[in-house]
Amino acid sequence: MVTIADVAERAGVTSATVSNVITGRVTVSSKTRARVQKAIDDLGYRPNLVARGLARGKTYTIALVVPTITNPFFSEVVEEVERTADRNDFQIMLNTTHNVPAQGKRNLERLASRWMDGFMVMSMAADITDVLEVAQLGKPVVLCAWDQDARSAALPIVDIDFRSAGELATQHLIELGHQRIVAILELPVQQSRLAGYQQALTASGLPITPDSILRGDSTFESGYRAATAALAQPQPPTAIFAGNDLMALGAIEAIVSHGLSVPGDLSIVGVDDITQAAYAHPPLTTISIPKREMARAATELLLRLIESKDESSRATHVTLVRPHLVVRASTAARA
Amino acid sequence: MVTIADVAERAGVTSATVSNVITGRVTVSSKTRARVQKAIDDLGYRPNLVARGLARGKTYTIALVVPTITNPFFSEVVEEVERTADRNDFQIMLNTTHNVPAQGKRNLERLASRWMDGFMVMSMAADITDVLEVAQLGKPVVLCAWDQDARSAALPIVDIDFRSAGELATQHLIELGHQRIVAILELPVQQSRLAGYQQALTASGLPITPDSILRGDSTFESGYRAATAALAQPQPPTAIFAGNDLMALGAIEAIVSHGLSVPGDLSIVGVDDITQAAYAHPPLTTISIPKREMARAATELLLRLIESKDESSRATHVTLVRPHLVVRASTAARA
DNA sequence: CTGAAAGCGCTTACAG
DNA sequence: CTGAAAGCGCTTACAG
Repeated sequence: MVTIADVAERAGVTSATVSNVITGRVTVSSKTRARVQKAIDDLGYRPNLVARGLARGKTYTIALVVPTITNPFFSEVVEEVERTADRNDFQIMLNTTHNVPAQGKRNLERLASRWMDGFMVMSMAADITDVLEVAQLGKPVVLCAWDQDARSAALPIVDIDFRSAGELATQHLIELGHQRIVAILELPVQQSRLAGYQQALTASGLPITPDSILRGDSTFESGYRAATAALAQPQPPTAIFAGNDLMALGAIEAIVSHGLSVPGDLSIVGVDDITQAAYAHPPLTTISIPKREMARAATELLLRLIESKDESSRATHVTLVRPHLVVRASTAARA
Repeated sequence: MVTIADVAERAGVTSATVSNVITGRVTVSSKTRARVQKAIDDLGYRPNLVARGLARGKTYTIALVVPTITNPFFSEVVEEVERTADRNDFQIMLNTTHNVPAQGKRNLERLASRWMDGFMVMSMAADITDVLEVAQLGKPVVLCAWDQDARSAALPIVDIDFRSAGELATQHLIELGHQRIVAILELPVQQSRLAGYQQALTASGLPITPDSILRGDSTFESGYRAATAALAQPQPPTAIFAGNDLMALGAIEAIVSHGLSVPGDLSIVGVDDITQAAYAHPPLTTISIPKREMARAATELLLRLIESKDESSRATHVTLVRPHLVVRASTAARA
């Protein structure tokens, strides 16, 4: 490992000067700059970012905490965060919590002692209490795709108007003539979607029965199970609103394997518009979320907060991304 | 930020002693140990891992370089690597290269100057030349899910017998009576699969025509395009072997949207056995790869290499994971 | 068992 | 414009 001292020696200068030519923070005479540069090239010197991190108190890495990356929604988002960070010469420390609070707390704590420059935590992947504790460190923290109703904290946030997502989906179903509409949701993560769903029903004078809300955990399998349960209800639904596409896809699978058809017997709407939604059988009607834009916005906000020394500018930023309805073939007028 | 010096002062000892109680490397009298521990608790001290990293020359983080995480195969693998690392108190620095060599080189270089404790690069996500350059640093590097034929280097590797995957898939098709079998592959990444495919054909005395090998890039879309091209051939195939499930799924989609049926008109086999394979329409026959086992084995190997100071034990390890055929409904006897 | 000291590889005022 | 020096927060022989 060649160090800055080696370069300095070879160039006949002191390490401070080498540092200056590398960072460009202080002007160095073009003559010595050339000499130093040559020494760097000859030796193949690469600054040690760990040492720099210690000296500057900055590591050029951001912590990314997500529930999982096996959900395509998150894998796309993570990829976009990484890309944006990369463009700014930042690295990503990835952590998945699978929505288990203890894991979230553990991850955040370990990340904290690594001097991350900033934290981005998505979709309630960790307990807000633990997130706030990390925020105490003084490092910027941004929330992303975080359910508004659980926002409880004055943290910067970039997210989606999930309430409106729930409303749009439900309204669409109502307009098609459905009256018995069941929701499959992961709670509390998808609380706002629930609120939007309820709002739409209420606005149309439709009743909200206790058995119209089924729980899932955002996986395909849980959508399958919940839909199966819905079909077994005394008064089965004619439409299902699923909190995300994976559960919607699982619901379709359950319905089809029960010998029923989508949208012939039941209509299904999801949320996210993951790639597979368009290729499903039938292609899934869903609420599209501009994932990549959201990811980019959140990352850029975090990077900006990291740059700005000014603590006051870290006040609450709320960027709301509007979702929209994409009608495909999984929904139809009630028979 | 409370430092080790703060703790030392409060406990009335020197920072060396605090360090000793934390690391437990040197025995400390139980009396002072208790005093130090109390000071740690009172102050809520957390060791700064950046500083420790500099002092010890170890960062407890491993670099993970993958082509993409939007392919479910890799998202599962990445998740398992992270989980295994986490269990050993290691963090993951995630990098995606999208198979663009320049990006791979760039990522590896940046990772190198961060003093990663080890590198894991998957599925030819970076150029082997660049990988070898990183290996020069003396840090352990393990290859994973790397195509054997491109293994050119004496690096430790945990991967799949992809040649046998290609062979199993093709044999299955041949046994069903298919004679015109086209392969959709990403090259050179899936070279071994190609070799297995050719081997099976040759063993059965079937000809290998130049137009029987179509290129893809492992995405759904590329599978769709390649299958569309295959259908337009003068002598269209009755079966398709796709290098991975995503391309196989894309191929099915293309065939169905051309008014043909799977497996009625064409049989399709993929490789990977991603979750969606089982839920596809029709459920996809594929070559199952024990992804998570592979990921765990690779991570544990890397961790072991990091632990072992002994350079000699870093000789080539090759762990081959055997794939197996999973017959579902996308393949049938030739009409 | 504990302390004094040097070192990890950089950066950053501060002199000159 | 360049150098000498201290510092970032730990760890690690080495004395005592």
